[in-house]
Parts: sequence; C-alpha cells; structure tokens
Amino acid sequence: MALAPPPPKIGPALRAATARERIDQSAYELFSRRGVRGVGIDEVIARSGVAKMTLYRHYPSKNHLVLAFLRRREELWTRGWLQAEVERRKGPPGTQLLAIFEVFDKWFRRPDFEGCSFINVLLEIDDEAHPVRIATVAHLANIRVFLRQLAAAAGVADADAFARQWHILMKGSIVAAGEGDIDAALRAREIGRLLLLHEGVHEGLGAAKAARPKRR
Amino acid sequence: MALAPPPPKIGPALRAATARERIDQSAYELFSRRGVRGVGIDEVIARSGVAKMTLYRHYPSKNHLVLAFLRRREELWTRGWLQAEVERRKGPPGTQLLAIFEVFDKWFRRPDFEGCSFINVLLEIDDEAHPVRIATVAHLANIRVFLRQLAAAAGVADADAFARQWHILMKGSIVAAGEGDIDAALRAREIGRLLLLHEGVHEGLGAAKAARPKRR
DNA sequence: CGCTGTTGTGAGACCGGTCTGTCTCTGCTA
DNA sequence: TAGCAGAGACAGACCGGTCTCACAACAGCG
Repeated sequence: MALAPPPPKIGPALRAATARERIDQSAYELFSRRGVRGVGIDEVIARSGVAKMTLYRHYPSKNHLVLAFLRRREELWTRGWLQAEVERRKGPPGTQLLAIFEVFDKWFRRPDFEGCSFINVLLEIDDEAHPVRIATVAHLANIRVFLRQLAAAAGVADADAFARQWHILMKGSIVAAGEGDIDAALRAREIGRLLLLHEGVHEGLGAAKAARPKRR
Repeated sequence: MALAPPPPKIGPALRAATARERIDQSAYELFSRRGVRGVGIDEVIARSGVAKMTLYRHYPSKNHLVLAFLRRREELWTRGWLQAEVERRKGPPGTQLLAIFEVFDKWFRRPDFEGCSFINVLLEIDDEAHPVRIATVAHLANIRVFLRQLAAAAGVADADAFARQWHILMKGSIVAAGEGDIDAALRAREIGRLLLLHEGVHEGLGAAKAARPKRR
C-alpha cells in the first residue's frame, strides 16, 4: 500500500512561528487602521485565531505587541513601501524627493487610506515618557534619516534642516488627507518644488527640464 | 436697622450657569491636554466639583460634552487666540500670514504645549461618520476660512488652494512640534516665505525679515 | 415672622459593558 | 505519554450612564 501523502508536517517550532506570524499580521491590520487604543487584545486574538495565552506567551503585554507593530510598520511601510517605491523611480535626488509625494498621491487616493501610524499613535498617547510614544518619535526620526540622505545627495547645504522641512510637508499632507483633502499630496509636491528650487536643486524638475538650455 | 449685606444671592438659574461654566472649563482643560478618549466623565466632574447628574442634565452624553468642547476650542483657540494675535500684528496680509508662524513659535515653546485639539481628536476617532470626527473636520475647515481671507487680501490668485497649502504647513509644523522639534514654526515660516514669493506677494516680507533678529 | 413644599445640587452607589491580563480545561499531535 | 495550542471562564479595573438620598436655598402662605 502506498505511503500517505505527507501532511502539513509542521513541527512545534514552525507552528509556533506561524502562530506568531498570524498575531503580528492581525495586529498590523487592526492597529494600522484603527489605532492602538481602539483595538483590544480580544479582537487581535479573534482575528488571528489564536488563544489568549499564546499571544501573551509571545508578548508579555499589549505594550510589547504595540512596539512590535511599530517595528513591523517601519519594516513594511517606511522601508518596504515608501523607500522602495521612491528608490524604484530612478532619477536625480531632487526627482526622488518629489517622488515621495507622487507615491503619497496614490496612497491618499486609496479607499482604505489609513494614515501614518506613527503620527496616529504619537497623538493617541499623552504621556511623554510612555515607551510607545518614544518609539513613535524614533520611527519618525528614522524617516528623516532617509530624507537626509536624499537631501545630501541632492547637494543641499543643511541636509538636516531640509529633511525636517520636507517632513513637515509630508506630515501636513497626511493630516490633510485624513481630513478628506484627496489632493493634499499634489499641494505638498508643489511646495516641495519651491523648496528644491530655493536650495538650488534644479535637476530633474519639470520646470528645469522645460528650461533646459539648448545644446549647441 | 441696616439691611443684611447681600449674601451670594445666586438664584437657581445663575447657580446653574456657574455649574455649567465649571464643567465647560474643566472639560476644556482636560480634553485639550489629554484628548477625549483619555479623559473620563468621572475626572471631569471631579475637577469641576459637580455632581454627575448635574453634568448629564446639561449634556445628555459625553459626545455632546465633547462637541461643546470643540466649539469652545474654536472660540478660545482659533478665534480668541490665533486670529486675535495675528490681527493684532497690523501689517500687510503677507506679513499677517507669516505672523501665524511667529505666534506658533511662541506656542511651541510653551512647556505646556498641547497641540491642536482638532487634529488630535480627528486622529483619535477612526469612524468617519462619527459626529465628533465630522465636527473636527468642520472646525479645521473654519481655520481655512481665515486663511482664505488673508490670501485673498494678499492678492493670491487661487485663495482656496493657497489656504490649503498654508494649512498643510501649519498642521505639519504642529505635528513636528508634538514630536519635539521646538523650531518647527521657524522651519514652516521659511517655507511660507517661499510660497508667498512664488505667489507674487512681496509686501511686508522685508520688514518681517528686519524684525526677525530678536535673539533669545 | 415662621413654617413648609419645591427645586436643584453634591455625593456616591449602582449597572452593564469593555479592557488587560491570568488561569483552567480539553483536545490534538509528536 | 508529554507538551503545546485553542477555547473560554475569571479577576480586577475602568468606562459611560442611571438612580437614590441628603441638604441648601427659595417661594408661598398663615
């Protein structure tokens, strides 16, 4: 008689890994769309199909789960989406900086636009010393690291100040989109273009392209 | 015989008014600094020294109290502070627009900086149809009415689009200040100057620059 | 002037629901 | 058989909202 086809063959370690992955994914979907205070542990375990004790074995408290969510958000959103999309658009640094708002434009137009989790959680927590709040500040600062690199590559004099200004445009447009302004990214992009011109970054800009000196 | 000196002489109607005023003031102090979800009814009545039933006679639910808080916030913050401070600085419209960020600069440097309650409450509530969320969107739009007036007075072509861009700068700087960037208003002001120059508004910019060195 | 009924208030018990976090029981699988 | 995971009861705290009770101020009336 023939051997039975191999069953799923998940050992305890692997099964535990998938349980944790289900927890992480469910927490990500819930926390990113509804905030961390608006989602309870019970809902996370219901969506992930996991026992409460299983969750608390992986994360000793909800705060730890939230911190893991913020790390995953940076992994998936900041690096895996925003930075990846921007870097996929090959071009001079000025163009890449502006590409942020083109990526934002598509994002804002998604019907399930969820906003920036770092900003949302930051404003959800009033205690300045709360570790979750501190984590959001750190993750937002990590976004500025990326902006500083682009600014430095574009030849901006004070890359840190420029990154902070660019970040103000990004955060302002995200809040405006949360208000309902579907064109917020285009508005911010227009301001960003002025900022780049003021910094002497002309390469790759539409206006500069049109005014490109004729080769002779 | 001399008449007895008039005792407090508070009729029931007047006494009710002061009770309501105590409720409103306590709710304002608590909600503006800690958000609406982070403050319970019990804390409001404890600070205002009022009975629970007294509060519920004036406001049939917490939502109604929150809506009243948002109205009061617009009265005290938007109109009584921001607009009043800006209009107090007499000058051409371009200067007044920039004055917003000078007022913000003092605000951000206050140790008890509490952020924009409209943004905070907006991001606290995920349900798009929630009346409180809708109210925050309306109050934010009212701020843009003021911006549109200044933009139109400055001769900006598309005052609405300009107001939305200016508002992006304002909201972005407020979030940045909440993150801890104490100089966010100065950064936004610099961007605002570029925006004004691009719109052809030159008046008052030089004067503002001359009045700037105010070192602290 | 003095008594009494009415009204509105402060204080707080109480109710049902939800939250985080702990614990027990049961069943599946190696 | 041993161990882990799912299901869910449970504890303790907190929430919004309702209800009772005692007290103080006032109006009407003898």
